[in-house]
Amino acid sequence: MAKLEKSEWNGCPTRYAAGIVGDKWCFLLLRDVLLHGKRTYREFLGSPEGISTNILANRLATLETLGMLAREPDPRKASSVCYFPTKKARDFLPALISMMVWATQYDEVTEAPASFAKSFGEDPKGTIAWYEAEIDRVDQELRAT
Amino acid sequence: MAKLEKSEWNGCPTRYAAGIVGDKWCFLLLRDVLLHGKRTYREFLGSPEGISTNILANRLATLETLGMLAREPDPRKASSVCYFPTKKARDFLPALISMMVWATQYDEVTEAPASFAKSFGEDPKGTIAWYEAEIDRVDQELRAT
DNA sequence: TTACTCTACTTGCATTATGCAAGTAATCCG
DNA sequence: CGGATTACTTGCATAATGCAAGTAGAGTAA
Repeated sequence: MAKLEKSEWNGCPTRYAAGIVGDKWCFLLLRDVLLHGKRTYREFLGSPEGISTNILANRLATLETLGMLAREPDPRKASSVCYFPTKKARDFLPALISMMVWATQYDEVTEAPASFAKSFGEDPKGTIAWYEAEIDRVDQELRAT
Repeated sequence: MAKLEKSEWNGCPTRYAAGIVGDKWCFLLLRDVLLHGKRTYREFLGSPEGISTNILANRLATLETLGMLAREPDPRKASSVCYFPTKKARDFLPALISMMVWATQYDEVTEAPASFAKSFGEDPKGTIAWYEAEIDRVDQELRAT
């Protein structure tokens, strides 16, 4: 990914966003962690897009540096690691969902049901709250072990 | 940019979005055309991020192929070309603005005023309508020449 | 009409990032 | 104790990028 030179990449908010989301793999990892409940290296590796191991390690480190992911030992197994979404990542949910809504409109073979865009349009806060609750559920279940 | 293999990249809406927005330069070009009123090759080239000429040509062609930009001769000068945002691009505005809101929250040295996020939070549709009107103004002024 | 400029590109090449396969170190499980 | 699992790292071929230079066509001033 493009390196994030502070002097070059800060200032313009869109440029700031582009520095993070403007990378296919970071974007898809945020999807996995925010929408699909994935938390471990192995789960991320299993996504259908087929990220390779070196790129995955690189992007996880990047997202941790950016304060989007918190790397912690897996409570279930000391040899495993969990990557939890931070508040900064959670706060990205509305943008991510907005992009999903847009994509469902233009990707002819989308897997998402049409009702999804509708429910977000009618009650955006409620939709976001639902996803947040899912994230809480996954994280609390993991941490409570 | 990553090639967009139909068989691989369709189905999941987030993956679809990642195929377009998950490229720094496509993302920034969408910003320029949707938010900064830029329409010509030279204007895009002038953005502070410093895109190089070959990449710019490549991404403009990509975005045209994707149906995000419409390439037309410049009414003011036959030797010049305009790239207009399509409906598909305009419909991306809510997602783009959501990302700006998120970025203004986390980029400490953001240029955007705090009031921006507030006004979008209070009246998202109105904020989007304002940007749409700006796009209309730029395009109609250009085409009316 | 000629020469110069401006615009939108293309081309070549060195550098960087990516994808793939293989390897490794630290657990974990029976 | 020994094989499996997990989270990586390393090496290498290939692809994408950045930079500088070149080109074709229309516009402009002398």
